[in-house]
Amino acid sequence: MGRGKIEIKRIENSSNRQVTYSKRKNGILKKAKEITVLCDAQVSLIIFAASGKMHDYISPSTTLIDILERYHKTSGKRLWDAKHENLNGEIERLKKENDSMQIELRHLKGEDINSLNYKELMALEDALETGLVSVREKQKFLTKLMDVYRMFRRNDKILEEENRELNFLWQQRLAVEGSREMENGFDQSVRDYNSQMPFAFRVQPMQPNLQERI
Amino acid sequence: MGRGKIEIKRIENSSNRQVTYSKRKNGILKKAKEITVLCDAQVSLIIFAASGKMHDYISPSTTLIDILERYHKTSGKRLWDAKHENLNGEIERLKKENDSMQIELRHLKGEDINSLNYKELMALEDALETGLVSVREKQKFLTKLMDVYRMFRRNDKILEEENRELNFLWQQRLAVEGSREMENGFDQSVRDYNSQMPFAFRVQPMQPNLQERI
DNA sequence: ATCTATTAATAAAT
DNA sequence: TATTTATTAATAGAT
Repeated sequence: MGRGKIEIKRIENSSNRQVTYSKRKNGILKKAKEITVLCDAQVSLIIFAASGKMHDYISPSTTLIDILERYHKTSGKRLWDAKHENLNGEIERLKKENDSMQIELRHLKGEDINSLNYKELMALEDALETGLVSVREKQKFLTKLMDVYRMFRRNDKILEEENRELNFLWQQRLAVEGSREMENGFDQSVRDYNSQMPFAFRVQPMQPNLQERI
Repeated sequence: MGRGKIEIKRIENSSNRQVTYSKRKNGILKKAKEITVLCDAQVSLIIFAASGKMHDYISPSTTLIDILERYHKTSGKRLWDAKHENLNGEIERLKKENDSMQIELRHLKGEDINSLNYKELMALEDALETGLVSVREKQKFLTKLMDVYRMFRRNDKILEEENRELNFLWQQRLAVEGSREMENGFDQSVRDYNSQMPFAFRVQPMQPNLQERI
């Protein structure tokens, strides 16, 4: 139907192909609408051009979802159920994993152990003992760490006290020398002394935030 | 296109409608195939007749699922996503639950406890101790139960031994009496004796499968 | 189903 | 891309 007959095979000329696509796309959409109206049919038509452009027609008396559900029922073909089943499978797997962990946790907490036999109880005891040993070792380590921390703190306090005393003595000496030299007009030397005063008399804790990290 | 022009509106004559459906259905399927081949298009066409009969065409280079996915991406329309999202949410929830249980389990087994602070370690220790107490109590109970079981078994053996001896004595007595009465033709009374022989001389363990249940 | 007169679709040209 | 037009394809109604 056209100026010449054409074979039904891929149109090699790209622009011809595109033109034909456009015309036939309109034609098939029109046909879909017509059969819907004329014959009470329900049609779902989705067309993708090679370019990726999409066109679709769904009979107005229905929805695509409805058609797909009927398609699924009628044909028995899977469709998105495959995905669903995958997800459902994943859920089942996770639930099982959850359940067994739940049980294991309860057992480790000493709950629901009536169903266990003697051998299982022994294994459970072993596991608990192992855990307890680890935990207590860690606690010992932390206790030591805190001892070290306290030691540093104690040392800091002693140093600070010394610092205060040294500062006091220093200031005293400055005051004495200052009043003596003021009389001789040597106030410049006082400022020199001040700038030479040991800067490190104040001591900082070595690790200021150690407590928080324990 | 036909012997006369027709209006595009529902064909009232049922059999005409059905004939037209059949012809146009073939027509549109043919068009779908043609545009697929001629223009490299991908088509999904699903038609339901008013009768419920279904016909479909999916371009062979693709699948309906694929087309629906592209449809979803392109149009942004929902389709089955609501269901999907629910399932995905469920999966996320379960995974989180799994992860936290996994961590708790590892902690109870004394693994990965470096990240715990002192307070958490103390709580963990408490939990482990509680579990251990429960398990050991249960073990004590089972040990007692097994003692009781062994006691019964021992008792059974003694009773069986006695039983054997009594049987032996009984048989001896029967043999003696039998040979005496046989002379008097009283063999009938021997059978009477036999049928009166205490049936319960054999002792069954009270709970035959006790061991398996421990 | 098949036939066929007629309309509809569309290929190629513009 | 849209319109025109010659030609083929689809199909309505008949058989």
